[in-house]
Amino acid sequence: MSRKPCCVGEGLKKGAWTTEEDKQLISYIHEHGEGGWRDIPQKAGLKRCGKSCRLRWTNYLKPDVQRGEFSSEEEQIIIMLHASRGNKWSDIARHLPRRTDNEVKNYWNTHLKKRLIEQGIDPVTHKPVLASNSNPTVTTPPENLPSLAAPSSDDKQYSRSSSMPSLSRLINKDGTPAQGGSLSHRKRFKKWSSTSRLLNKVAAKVTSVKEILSASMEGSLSATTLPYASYSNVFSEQIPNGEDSSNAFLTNTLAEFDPFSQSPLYNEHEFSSTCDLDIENDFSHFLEKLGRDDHNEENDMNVEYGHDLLTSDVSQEVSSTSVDDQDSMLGNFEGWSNYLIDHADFIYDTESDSLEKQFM
DNA sequence: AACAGTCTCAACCGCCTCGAG
DNA sequence: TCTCGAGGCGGTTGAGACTGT
Repeated sequence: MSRKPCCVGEGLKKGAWTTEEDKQLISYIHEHGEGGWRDIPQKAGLKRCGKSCRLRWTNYLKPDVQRGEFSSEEEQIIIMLHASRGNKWSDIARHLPRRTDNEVKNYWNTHLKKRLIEQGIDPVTHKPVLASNSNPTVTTPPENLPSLAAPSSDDKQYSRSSSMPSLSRLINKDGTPAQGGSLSHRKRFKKWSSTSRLLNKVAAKVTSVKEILSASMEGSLSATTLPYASYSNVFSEQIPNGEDSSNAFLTNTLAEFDPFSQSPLYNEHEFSSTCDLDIENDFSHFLEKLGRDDHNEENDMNVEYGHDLLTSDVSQEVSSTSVDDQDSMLGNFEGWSNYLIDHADFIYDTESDSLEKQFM
């Protein structure tokens, strides 16, 4: 039982790996396979610790590791999963084939986090920062602000990588837009501004339901298992005055919560009499409608992605979710907000005017 | 051209979990 | 049951690349 420590030893090299070191490591692993990292440096003739070898292999040298630009679909998955799971990078990376946790983490920190901040979204809570501010005057965008929409392909000129330009590169020191405040900037800001007001409403609804669920946690409900894709048991436990009043309460509460129930896009779908909130179907239905109403190939693809995500992974998560896990479950709703953010232009062009009227 | 400021991401650090002994 | 090391994980760092002046 006397194992020697992995990373102690004199003369161990640190820092960037050379091509020669990479070749040595690849050659050794091809011949002997992965595992036994403690002994690999010595056997492969490397002056590195085993941990460093493992990291180099798993993150960069492994044949099935995909490097380079993240697709918009990958970005959406990262944002949605981060909303529900936080900084669980390995967990998030498992949903992105060929991506490593380190790469996802770096991409979040250098690109997605900044983008959310620039769009007025708290990257920790995934809620619009403006949500608590009900003063309507703040929704009027100043003319000299830069675009807050997701970067277009033209924006790539501002960065050496594929990321969106940073705020510092978009705003001059005097506060004027570095790119000249063109009409397109103002149009894009208007799109975002409209969508952000809608998102503020969504965030407020999420907060409301969170408070209700928190209240339901008190007492005997804490051990209750939440039935698959339905909140009805949680709420009905709180309502002792018979089924009718319970249903009325649920109807009012969930209709108040559900941000899409009154949308024109939503009218084909109705809640059941027990007012189940079907996490799997309600939002995916919404996405399907969006996709159907727009023939843009990219949007169709994105909608399909969102649908897959919700119908597979999230539904499994919900089906095994207890009331104690309400936070992670509600994170999925917050993820919906982020999905809307990523489709700000699209949603504005199709339905946000009518949606906005429903909530303002 | 030179310098300073900013950004990116590969790599490291330290803690945690799990399983073998 | 306890100890210890391997591997996993998330946070942080710093060298190099890039941009602005």
